[in-house]
Amino acid sequence: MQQRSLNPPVFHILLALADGSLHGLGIADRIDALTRGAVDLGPGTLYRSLKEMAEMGLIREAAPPDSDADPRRKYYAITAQGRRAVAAEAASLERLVQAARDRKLLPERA
Amino acid sequence: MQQRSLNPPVFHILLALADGSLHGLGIADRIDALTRGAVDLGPGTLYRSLKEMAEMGLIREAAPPDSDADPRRKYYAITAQGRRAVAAEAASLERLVQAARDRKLLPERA
DNA sequence: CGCGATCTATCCGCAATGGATATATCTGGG
DNA sequence: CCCAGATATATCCATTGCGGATAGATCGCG
Repeated sequence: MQQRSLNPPVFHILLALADGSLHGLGIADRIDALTRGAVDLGPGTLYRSLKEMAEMGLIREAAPPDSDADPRRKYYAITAQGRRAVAAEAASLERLVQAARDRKLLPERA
Repeated sequence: MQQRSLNPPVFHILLALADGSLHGLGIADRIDALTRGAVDLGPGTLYRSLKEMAEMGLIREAAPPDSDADPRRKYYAITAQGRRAVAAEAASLERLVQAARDRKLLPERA
């Protein structure tokens, strides 16, 4: 259906990287924390997504935050394009939420 | 990843039915209109989803709105359970939107 | 120095999506 | 009145996407 231009894993990864650069498993942990365990990214989806997202220009490899960081870790940063993509996706989700609210499916905003 | 308990097609169908009963293709048209063409439900997903949703109790078959309606059409109505499910899903999406807003990816609410 | 933990990466199986197709029925034009 | 195209439901199949299993390398700690 490709109802959203961004696949769910890609969206969550971009959201996790919006706070700052992270390495692969750090991203997975951040997503787990942000969603309180509701979203659990397996390693297959994680690394495949990172690779594709880098090729698409949504993220780029970044320098480690500390000079003495674990050299196995590969850090990624969100790009301007990635930021635009996740913003557009969030706006699209917001329209859905608004549609639900219009139909009395959610409490009114405070 | 099943980060959402409701599959995207199911969510959109429930949202479309929140306004009132519709038949299969009417649902597809309503979704197309609500999302401005961004979501295009193919017949495969549409009728399979309707069948499964009826079995799950999210929707039920309903009487046609007019007595002289096209007898080929099968109308569906959302159930109380379906209403709860779509509401929970919308609330989950809203948390994602809020996370994006917290990260300055969306304009502040008015 | 060895052993479990961490980290990246790839492969494989399964589920989900949606287009193609089939069948039946309605509607409008000649 | 009949035919053609549109509408509607339904199923089948190919493709895609996701996530677990597994592999291989390196780290940190006892």
